[in-house]
Amino acid sequence: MPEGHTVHRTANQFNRAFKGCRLRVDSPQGRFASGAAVLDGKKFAAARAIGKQLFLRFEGGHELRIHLGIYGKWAWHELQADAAGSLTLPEVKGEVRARFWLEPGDAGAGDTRSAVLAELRGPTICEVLASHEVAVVERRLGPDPLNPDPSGAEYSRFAEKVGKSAKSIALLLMDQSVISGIGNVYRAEILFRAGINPHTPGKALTGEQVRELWRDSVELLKVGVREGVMITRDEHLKRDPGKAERNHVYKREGQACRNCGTSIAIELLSGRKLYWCPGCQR
DNA sequence: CATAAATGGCTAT
DNA sequence: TAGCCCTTTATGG
Repeated sequence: MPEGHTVHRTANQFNRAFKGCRLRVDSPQGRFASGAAVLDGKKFAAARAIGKQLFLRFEGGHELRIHLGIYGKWAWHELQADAAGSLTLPEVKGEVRARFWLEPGDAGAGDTRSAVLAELRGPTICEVLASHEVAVVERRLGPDPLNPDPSGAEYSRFAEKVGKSAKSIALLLMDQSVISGIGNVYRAEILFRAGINPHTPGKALTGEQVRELWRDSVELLKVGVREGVMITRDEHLKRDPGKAERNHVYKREGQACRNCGTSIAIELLSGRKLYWCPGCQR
């Protein structure tokens, strides 16, 4: 489920499975055939995530940019080599835009990493860029709470943009140039946890509130990376309680708030569903 | 079966 | 603000 935590998990998986190896790349669906031809057989240098975007760097300055959009998904398969050392790839099911895997032996002698294949379906973006093109994309992305921020500079960038804006904080949290990696679920849940009315203009928030929104984004996204699902209730942060119990307000419209009993509200904001509790978020 | 909805984001009006 | 793209999954008849 693609908010920022998913993409960071994928970056970690790519680094664990493939970093420094010569990758095989193809496009069963055909829609990434030209990109696959460029990357196939090249050495994979490293993966990194910025918000919802994944960047896979290859030798020769090629960088693959992937954005899952709403529907995009990764699937990972274990691969078995036969006695002769050759691989049988799994049968392609559905629309597979791209696949990535290692040839046996390419991970290097003594390497114990299991052979895996990564399958990509339904991304909004899957394109090979040169590094100057990557820089253009990077420039318009806001700070990502999951990336290290030892100096606090990333937080300051966030606070400054929010503090100057007359737009509602609900819109600002979904704006990837303000903060990278928050989507519709985390937006609703983070605002609930902070007890902030989603319609409050950014500039009307106190410094304390802005700091809390950032701090909580860092905390919740980290839980998401660790658990692989978006859990936002304190009593369940350590273990996934199952879909129906994960969140405070997301997809709970008309139900009683777990905290105050008020009926959870839903409204359309810029074409996306906004969930919140009018009792707790005043 | 068919249809709607989904954790996004771009572009045109 | 509306339309469009991408694909799978859940729901309803």
